[in-house]
Amino acid sequence: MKDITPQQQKVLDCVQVYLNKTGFPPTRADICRELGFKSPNSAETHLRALEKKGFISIESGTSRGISIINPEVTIEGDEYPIVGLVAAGLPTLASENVEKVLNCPKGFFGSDFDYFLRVRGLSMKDAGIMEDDLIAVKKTQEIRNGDIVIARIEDEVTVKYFQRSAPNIVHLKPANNDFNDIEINLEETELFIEGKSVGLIREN
Amino acid sequence: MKDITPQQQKVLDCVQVYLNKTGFPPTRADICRELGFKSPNSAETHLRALEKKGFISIESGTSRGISIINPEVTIEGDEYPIVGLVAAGLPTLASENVEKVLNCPKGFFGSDFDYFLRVRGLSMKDAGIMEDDLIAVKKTQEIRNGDIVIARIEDEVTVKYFQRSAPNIVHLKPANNDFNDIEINLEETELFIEGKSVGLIREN
DNA sequence: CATTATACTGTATAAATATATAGTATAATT
DNA sequence: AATTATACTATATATTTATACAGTATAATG
Repeated sequence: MKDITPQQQKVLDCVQVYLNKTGFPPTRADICRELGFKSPNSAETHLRALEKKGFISIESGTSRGISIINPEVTIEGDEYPIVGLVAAGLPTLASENVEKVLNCPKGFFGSDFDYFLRVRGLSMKDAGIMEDDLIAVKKTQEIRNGDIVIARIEDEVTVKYFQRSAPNIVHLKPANNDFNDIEINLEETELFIEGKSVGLIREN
Repeated sequence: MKDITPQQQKVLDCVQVYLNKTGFPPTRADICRELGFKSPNSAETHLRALEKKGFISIESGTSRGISIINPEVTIEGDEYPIVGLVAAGLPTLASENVEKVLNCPKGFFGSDFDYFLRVRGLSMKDAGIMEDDLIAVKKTQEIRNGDIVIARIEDEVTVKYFQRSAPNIVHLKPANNDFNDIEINLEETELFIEGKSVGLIREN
């Protein structure tokens, strides 16, 4: 998948939002109205660029014939996607990463959550998180010391305990003596927090 | 919501299928093609009937402006009681032992189950079963070696790995080095197997 | 320095589409 | 017996819509 430009991202988001709002895709004119363009060709060229880059497909000669290739799975009611923990890159809700969806009542874990993450490895085994367990992930930046976070350090994604030791020192601690603490100096290394675990499911 | 006729159901299904397949709703002509109608007005009148009955909404003057109105998301789940693991006596479904009920879809753990058991103690911590976790218990006597069982030995109830070592010797093994194996000679000691764990839930 | 991608406005038009109108026919309801 | 809902065909048309063509401008790329 090639790089998307900021404007193209805006158009893609616009299509997604319009779809969520109305149930059908927008016309070129609709996109212009939403984004303030004055010529339908503005929407057209952006759509063609998005098509060329593989983000959408456009059915030729078909009104509103836009479909998003990897739509963000709209979390309607009780269906939650299960995504695999991929070695590099954040878990995304793009369909290629969605194993399946799990029907689960809202508020099952007390707080809301966004998706399930399938755990790889045993770095958190002393916290009772085993291989193949499903962690209920809430996308949030509100993290407290001791929370179990889904974090990306440069290109690696892990599940660990979060502990801020100093204003710009963060420790990511495994719950397994075979693994070492990760100390991160935020001035040197980029740390992105995807969210935190609010619950766990194990299917025997 | 008024009654839907078989033909209207067909049209409604057609819209849903078309949406799933293409990502956008069908035109009147598309519906005719799918269902074999020869006049666009056939689709039109069915759509208007569906709109009048509240199954869909139609945006006037808008191509493919059909959206299916989400009927109440029927919570397919069932209510399962959460029972506390009491020191003496089997967990019973008597109301005094039921902490609360949890709405959980049927077949959530692949197999059926009967109730949730709240875990006390850390005797199974190396199996990823922590204090306060909820074990989904299936009442059954069909136990295999390696299953996690809910067992009563005389008056004490525990959760342990099950292993039959000889025709009348059963070992109940904790998953924690701080605890010892329990060896039971079935000729001397009564062992009652309540059921086995088929899944686990942790509410953070 | 030419080329390509991005990012627009403005206009035009063939094709796609919703939708009205005119019928026919059957079954259910009042 | 009259009305209403269902279930269609057939034709027509105003409107919607995709999409091509003609420009302008800037930034990046080889």
